[in-house]
Formats: sequence, C-alpha cells, structure tokens
Amino acid sequence: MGSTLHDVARIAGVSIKTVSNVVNNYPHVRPSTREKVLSAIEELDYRPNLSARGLRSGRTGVIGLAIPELRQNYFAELADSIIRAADAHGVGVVIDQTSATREGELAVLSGERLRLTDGVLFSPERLGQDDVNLLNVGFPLVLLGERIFGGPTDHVTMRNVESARAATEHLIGIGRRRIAVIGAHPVNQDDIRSANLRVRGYREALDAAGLPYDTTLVRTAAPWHRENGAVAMRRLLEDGVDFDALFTLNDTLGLGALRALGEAGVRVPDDVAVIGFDNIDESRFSVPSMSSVDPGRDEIARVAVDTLLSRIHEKGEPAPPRQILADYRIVGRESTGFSEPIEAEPPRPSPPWRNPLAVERVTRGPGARRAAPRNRASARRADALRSAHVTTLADGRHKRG
Amino acid sequence: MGSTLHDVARIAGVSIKTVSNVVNNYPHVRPSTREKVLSAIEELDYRPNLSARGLRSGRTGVIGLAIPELRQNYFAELADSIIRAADAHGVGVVIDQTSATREGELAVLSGERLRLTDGVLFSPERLGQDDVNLLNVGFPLVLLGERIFGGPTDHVTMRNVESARAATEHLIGIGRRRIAVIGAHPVNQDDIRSANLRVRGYREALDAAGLPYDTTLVRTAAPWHRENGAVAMRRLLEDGVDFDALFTLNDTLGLGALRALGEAGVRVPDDVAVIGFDNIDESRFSVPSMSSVDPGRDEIARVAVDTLLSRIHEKGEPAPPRQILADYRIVGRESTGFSEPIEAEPPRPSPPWRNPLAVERVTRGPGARRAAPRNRASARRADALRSAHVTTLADGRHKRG
DNA sequence: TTGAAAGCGCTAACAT
DNA sequence: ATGTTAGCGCTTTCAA
Repeated sequence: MGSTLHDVARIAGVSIKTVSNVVNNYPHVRPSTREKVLSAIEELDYRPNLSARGLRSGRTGVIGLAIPELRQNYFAELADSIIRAADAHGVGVVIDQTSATREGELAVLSGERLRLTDGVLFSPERLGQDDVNLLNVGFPLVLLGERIFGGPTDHVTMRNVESARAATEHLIGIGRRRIAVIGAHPVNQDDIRSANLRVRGYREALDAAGLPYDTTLVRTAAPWHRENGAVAMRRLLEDGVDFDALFTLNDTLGLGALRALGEAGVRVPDDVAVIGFDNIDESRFSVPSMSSVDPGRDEIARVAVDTLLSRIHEKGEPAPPRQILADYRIVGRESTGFSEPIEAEPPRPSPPWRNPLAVERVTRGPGARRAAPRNRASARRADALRSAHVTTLADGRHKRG
Repeated sequence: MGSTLHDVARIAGVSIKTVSNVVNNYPHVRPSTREKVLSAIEELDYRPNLSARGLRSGRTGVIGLAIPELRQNYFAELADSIIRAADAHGVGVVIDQTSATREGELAVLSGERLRLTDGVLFSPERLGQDDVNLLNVGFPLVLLGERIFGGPTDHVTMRNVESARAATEHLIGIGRRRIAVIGAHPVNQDDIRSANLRVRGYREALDAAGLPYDTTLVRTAAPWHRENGAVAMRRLLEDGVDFDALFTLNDTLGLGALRALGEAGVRVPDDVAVIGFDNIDESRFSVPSMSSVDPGRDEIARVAVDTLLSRIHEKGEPAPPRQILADYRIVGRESTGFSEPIEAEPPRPSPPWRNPLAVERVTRGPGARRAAPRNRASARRADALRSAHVTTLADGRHKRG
C-alpha cells in the first residue's frame, strides 16, 4: 500500500512532525528542510491517509449535499456549482438524494446518512415551516431553498418576491397586460413557500402598474415538473381565458407550457410571451428559447460552501444564524421577444492551484485569528457576512426588466 | 460528541468486541446479548465513526464517480442512477467533475483527487484509446463509456453498433430512405469512439436494407451539445440536401436539431423523422417528443457499482478484466410518428432496509468464501459476470425497431 | 461465544 | 525550528 509519514520522515531524515508541518503548509519550516521533505514525498509518491487525518482531526474534508434528485435539472446544476465551489477549497462533496421524500429528508437531519462528512448543505423539498425545529441538529448545517425560514441554521436563498416582481415587470414592459401564472401553490396557508413568495412579487408588479389581479389567470401546478406545466397550460387554453403572457414559477413548468402552447398552435411570443424562473441551461435551447429569472446559482453555491466551511471551522461561541440573499437578474430570450445568440457557454476558469495534500485550516492558536488562504473576493464576502444578519451578494448585477 | 463503542460496551455490560460483532452483523452472537447491545446502541444513539473504521479496515464505504460535468443531462442522470445503486449497498458516492478536460481526467487517474474513496467509476471524455496504459492505477477502477476499449480494468458499456443499427432500422421501418446523421466524428482514424461505432451501426442497417451510404448525409458535430446539433442541422438545410429522417448520435444533438428544424419550418415527423440516442428525460418533453435509444442506464449503473464493489472486496489473485455490455431498447415517440402519453414517471422503489451501521463485508476468513447479503438478482448477475469475459445484461429487453 | 490488547496513520500538545 | 509522544475509534488477531 501507500507510504506513510514515517516513511517520508525516514527518507528525508527528519521527524514526522516536520513532514506533517510541510504537508499542512505550516509556515515555520526552514526552506532547505522543506525541500528535503518535498523531494521525499515525491520519491515515495506519498499521499496522506484521509481516514487517519479525519480520525485525528475530527474532520474529513468532505461535505454532504442533500437534494431531492439529480435528474431534476435545477438540482444537477446546483450540485455542479457546489462541487466547483467546494473543489476550490479542496473539499469533496458527497451527494445524498432524498428522492424528494419526507422520509429521506428526515434521514438527512437524523445524521443517519451522514457518511464521513463535516457538515451538510440541505435543500429540502418536503419538509416545511412546521418542521423548523428539526433543523436543530448536532452537525454544521446550511439550509438552501425557500421551504423553511427563520430556522436555527444559516440559510442561503434568493430574492423570490423581488425577482418575481421583476419578471412580471419584464412582461409588462413589453406591453403585456393579461399575465397568467402557472405554478401557484394549491393551499392558501403556508405563506412562506417560494410559490407564494413569487406570486406575491407578481401581484406587486401588477399593483404597481395598475393592473387588476385576476384569479382565473393564476393556475396551480405541483410539483413543478414539465408535465404539470403542460397540463396547466392545456387547462388554461381549454378554459378560454384571455391572456397574452405567462409567468411560470420555474423553468421546468415553463418548458412544459411551451410544449402545450406549441401543440395548440399558439405563437410565442407573438400571441403569448413566456418567462420562467431558475435559468436552467435547457431554457436557452427550447423552441423558442425561454426568458427566465437567473437566481444567481453560482453565487449561491459559493456562499453556501463558504458559510458551511466557516461554521465547520468556527471556534468558541457560535455566531447567530445568518440569512443570505443572492442577487438575481432577468434574462430576456425569444419567448419575450428578445434574442440571445446560441453559442457555447463561456469557458469556466479552472480553480487556482492548491496544495493537494493540505487540509484547510482557518485559525491557528487561541486568540490569534489567522485567515485561511483565500482570494480577496471571498474574503470580502465573508467579511460582509459577518457584519450583518441579512446580507446581499455581489451587487451591481441587480437589473430590473 | 458522539458515543463510542466503549460507551456502548459499558452500558450493555459487554466488551467492545461484542458490540463490534453486533454492529457488523457477525452471526455468532447470542440473541440475548445482541438485544442488550442493540438497546444500548439505541439509548446512546450510537453511530460508528467511519474515519476510524476506514483507518482500521482500509475501506471508507465511499466510491468516487468521475464524470465530465453534472450539467450535462446525461451525466446527471447517470450520477443519479449510480448514487441509487451505491445507496442500495450502503455505499456513498463522491462526485469528481473533470470539467471535460484532459488535465482533470489525468488527475483522476493519478489518484490525486481520490478523497476517502475505495475505488472509482470513471467516465472519460477526453482521454482516448492512446491513453489505455494510464488505466493501470493502484486502486480499483471501473471504466464507463466508449472512449477506451481493451484496457486493464473492468469496463461497463453499451452495444453501440447494434443499438445504432436498431435506431436506423426504426427509421427505415417507418418508410424513410434518406436518413441523415448528425454527430459523426471529424477524423476517420480512431475507430473506437462511440461516434464511429454508432455510424457503423447506421451503415450496417443501410446495407441490410439495400440503401446507399451517402456521405453528404453524414454530418460531423463535436462536442455533442445542443448548439452543435442546431448548427449542423442548419448547415444540412442550407446545403439543400434531400433527407426524410435524422439520426443524431445523442439526444442533446437531437434536441438542438429539433430546434433548428422548428426554426426552418420543417415539420417533424411529417417532413423529417428524428431519433436520438441516450433517452434522457428531456427527450420526453420536447416539441415534438423525441424518439431515442435507451441504453439501459439504470442497469449500467447497477452493474458498474456491483463490479467496482466486487473488485474492492476481491481477495487473492485478481480476476482478468471484464467487459460488460448493457442491453438497449428503442423508444418510439412523436418524432418518429409514435406517441407516448406524457405522464409522471413510474415511482422508483425505495431501497430495501439495511442495517445503517453495517459495513459491507463480502468474504470472511481465508478460503471460506461467503456471499455478502444481497438479493437473488444481483447474485445471479455477479455469477454471470464471473463466468465469461463479455457478458450481456438482463435479456428479454432487447427489441428491434 | 466473548474478552483483551495491539495498532491502523495521523495531528496536537508538549518538549527541546 | 524540530522532535517526542499520546491517543482519536475502530477492527483484528489471539486467547479464554
């Protein structure tokens, strides 16, 4: 099997502590010693045993991501972003699929499925506001999504009301007046879910424009899958309701609705303009391409990972839970009369080089806090997080339709 | 923090060895003793420390899945299936995104990114046949996909030639004679990649039907992204080539092509029938819904995980590398004149109950091989794998257009 | 069938 | 700036 610290120490002629210091980027090592150790590491192709490190340090260098299902595009893209963000810290990601069952989500919180992880990013789909107390768990947990608010954990989410309002204003801005909605929540209670928040934003936009709120235009659909978008649109058409625009509360519903509109021979955007929510990749390639609200997924991923890691490394009294809101932007495409050229996505920069052997260390010694190596942008972000209970991400991207 | 084996042993009034035996389902424990231990475990809410277990046993209970990008639907769905398959064994999955770079894929093989995993499922997208020797790595590795054949590792893949032939026959079967292809590989060498294999199947079908092979109908496109499918289709239309059907070498290309056909006012399937390859979820919901080749992804996932786990647990002389081929089926939808009702997917059965504390153990003691607890189907499958160098999955699903 | 004890490879506390 | 040592929680001999 692989070689150990002892082997390296023997070859390099130093103690294992010195080797450990080099491996962990401890600064006070004489350059010549470091050289000797590094070449011994190279010679032996040494790799630290992460189980041993985890056993000793109490940390594994892996975080969990609990989501309903990877086959929902939104979550696949979220997972992609989160894996990239974690990778930039040298942290791995284990994905736990809850299959969108209450049972699966409870299992996440019970810690039963927590395998070798230092903390968990959790995006529930079944648990709701009533379950807020279940979030009191014995491990670092960062909540994602809009199912539960005001809980005991950090929470990274998006500006549902404002961005839904902006989406509606985007439709009003191109002259539409009878704007249908698909994806409202069936029940009137439970005012916290993203459906209700987004409908609220829709109403605000109507009110501000002096347009009436017509309940025949607001259609329920759950869950937010393509087929339900298609079914709701067929009903809307069958009912003979007059409308010239559609706001679907997520992109998947919108793609289903586009399909039903196509089947019915309704022209988009000529007869009906359509905008969705989430800005999944697929929306760029539908026929017609679909406008959407970009909720800032990459930013959400970065902040969620940063937040979780800072909790994992937190010493002393835990800071109060924070809610962090991502900024958003409206992406106009063909379905609302805009056009975006179909082209390859810009290449993603690869993460900066990092010591593949090193484990992230944030503080050193009592009192003397020392920031972990990180770039300026993330340092600024973390500082912002520390300064307020509710924080907004990178500004300047906020743009009203 | 959590309680340990010692705590449980103290409460139960037994030694830690006994507790360990219970936790690991070791059979020779007196029922009364087992009861005592179980209730102590319950009382303390004991959970084994997986780092310690990993350190001692040399296994972590986690496997790696190296894929290009989760935001490609195909890989998100593959990852979904693999996570479910691993979960049924109580094994976690860490996802390593190579970002479809050669660099990232080499890093997988170097083991540098291997974090706390017992083995790796690797689906390369950049490495090719020339890199076959790089697959000689020091850890259990199972190869997926069609980039490299005949390597030193187990390889789970699909019947590219046969299924592409069946797809083409599906088009011929509905009366089409001028069948275009999108997605061929630009270079003529390198006869191994899935593009060439699938084109070969296409040619075989033409030959068998007595149809000519017309190179003006065979279009290159790489990589297999939506935009390239759209671009290739636009070219095909601009060139004024006569064709009445299209076979795209994956679904994503097909969806792009559908978009371009829609833009050009070409009716599908009336003017041009279309079939893709991969059967991603999205193809069920395009306008029109797209026929496809289902390469048996769930089966591939199950077998890949089974194979990797059996390698991980393998004792003694390693068995020779195996190639395992999944079976396929043709799914006819609107784009070839068939219709499939849009409805929710059948619910997936949840995995059977398993001891959440137990670690998978396959053999016990030298010589005396004892099968791990598993169901009959997977036992049968594993037996089949052992019996032949090339094996076919569950039969009876094979179906020609 | 159960117990006792060694030690996996590493980090952290302490010593020098 | 570097060395020594204890022990993280578990599995695995070996013994009883």
